[in-house]
Amino acid sequence: MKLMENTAIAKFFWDISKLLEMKDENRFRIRSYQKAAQTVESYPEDIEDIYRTKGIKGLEEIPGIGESLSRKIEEIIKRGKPLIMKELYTKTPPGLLEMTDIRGIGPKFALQAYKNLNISSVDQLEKAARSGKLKTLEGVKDKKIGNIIKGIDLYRKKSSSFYLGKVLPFAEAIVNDLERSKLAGRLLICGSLRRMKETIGDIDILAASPSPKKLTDYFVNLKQVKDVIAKGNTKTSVLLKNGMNCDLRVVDGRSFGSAAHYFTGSKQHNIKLRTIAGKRGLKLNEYGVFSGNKKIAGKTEEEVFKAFKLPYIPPEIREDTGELEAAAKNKLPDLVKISDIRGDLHVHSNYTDGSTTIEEMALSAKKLGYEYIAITDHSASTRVAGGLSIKELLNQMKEIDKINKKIKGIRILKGSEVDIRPDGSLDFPDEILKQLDIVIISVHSNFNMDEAAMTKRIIKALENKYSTILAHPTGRLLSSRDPYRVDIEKIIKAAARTGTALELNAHPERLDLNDVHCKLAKQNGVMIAINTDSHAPVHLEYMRYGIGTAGRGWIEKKDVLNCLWLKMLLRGLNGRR
DNA sequence: GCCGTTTTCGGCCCGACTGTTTTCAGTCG
Repeated sequence: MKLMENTAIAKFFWDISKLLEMKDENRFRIRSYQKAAQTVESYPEDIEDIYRTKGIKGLEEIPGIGESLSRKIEEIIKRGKPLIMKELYTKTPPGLLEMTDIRGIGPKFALQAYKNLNISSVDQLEKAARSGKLKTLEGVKDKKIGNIIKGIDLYRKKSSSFYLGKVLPFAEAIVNDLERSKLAGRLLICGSLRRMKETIGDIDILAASPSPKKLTDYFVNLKQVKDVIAKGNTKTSVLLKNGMNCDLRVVDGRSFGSAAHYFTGSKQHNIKLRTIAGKRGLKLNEYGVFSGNKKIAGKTEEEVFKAFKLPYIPPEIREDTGELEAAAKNKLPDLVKISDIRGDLHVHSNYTDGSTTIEEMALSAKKLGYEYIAITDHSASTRVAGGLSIKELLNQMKEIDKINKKIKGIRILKGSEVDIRPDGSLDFPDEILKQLDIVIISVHSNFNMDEAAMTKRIIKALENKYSTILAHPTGRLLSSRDPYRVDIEKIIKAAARTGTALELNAHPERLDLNDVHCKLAKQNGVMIAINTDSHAPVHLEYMRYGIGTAGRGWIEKKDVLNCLWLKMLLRGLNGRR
């Protein structure tokens, strides 16, 4: 039974870093905690597992985690929290940490408000701001108070449902609007969006423009903009009507590459590369790579990497999780591209809960250049989706034969999304399953089983020799449902052992497997199927979110089931049975 | 607090913007 998730351990480190900042501690000690928090948060393996199997020594192998932080992780796992927290909280109540979640308020201000006015919660802060009491603090005047009130407003409304699939189209619309102004030579979405992270904090847009002032004026007057937070010569920050922040950075075209690199991040990646720069007597910033006062690179990102004798590193993997080391050894993965995808293996029709006919879905897939598509409607037990009976499934198979004869240029594979029953058996008997090309297995009921039971249930289903792909392996929905409790490492190992593929469901609400699990699956030699789970033709375009997530998981073309040509795919599927 | 092609001490990425100041600390990314 898992007690402490990586994110929970990371939260302690974030909190400690803020509390140390209030104490005016050595800023490098503070940064150590921040770095550790970031590392732990995105670490591909379970930190608690590492501790349980390899102990303190195992923890110390994690970059940025030394002896002291390893001990603290041990305390967190053993006692629920690190001892240092107790000591830190004697001087600063927990409410101060919450206050620092408000934009523009950091540890220093929170502490000042607490020491002078005994403010230790967001509510008290708001009262003091509105009553004018805050003005008695040194260095606080009307403007600052206005900003604090705005920040609290935003904090209260803060929606956490900013997901890649929602934000990317929205950001692209802003870029289109900026393009129409004809004031920018080049425009590029950067930040976590460009790195295709599943959740997005804010939108970062980079522009090259000969008239920065005109462009920023145009930007702050866009219809999507609600409020201007900061507006300078090169950097403008606004609050959008949807509650997100959007930053526009304008540079000279000659610095576009280095600015794109800087603005894309991740922060940890940038820090690492800048450290490497320092060691080589170079300096890297958003304006270029400099040797003394001489600029030696900056026009393109390729040029920037080349200045460090490195190949181009794709944005998706710029997370300081080994990409710079891999690049130095010329061992970067050749990430899967959308043009590598030969077909979509998880598609619904109006036989169950899809919106349209098999033929229409197939023709839409053909337009995308696919060679095949698998129709995988639900099985009988998934009643909410109008699951098919055996008889209905057999009828559907006959219709697919007919359509395959009728339309050319795309092959429709016969499939089913077969429910995994609570006992791990499948919803259709083997003599039916063996007539299908693709058997997708998935959990749609009894989400609340304990971890051991759920893991056993899924592994049993993986062991059925007709199972092709385990769909959305953790069942999470980004805006509404946590993953069910399952030991994903055991699932991955079982998939490797049985030769079953795991799905990376590209639906924007799912992205399941996630990036970290993809990387783990690859390390275990498991094939990934990147599918859209389309219920309408337009959903087929969700593929790009799956490709982005796969890229973050270092997935290559050779790791992806539906990058295989039809002939090879069918040969592989039959080989398993 | 971490780390080592500067290796057990002495470094630790770099810059923009704000609000308040007259030179800068705090915050952010």
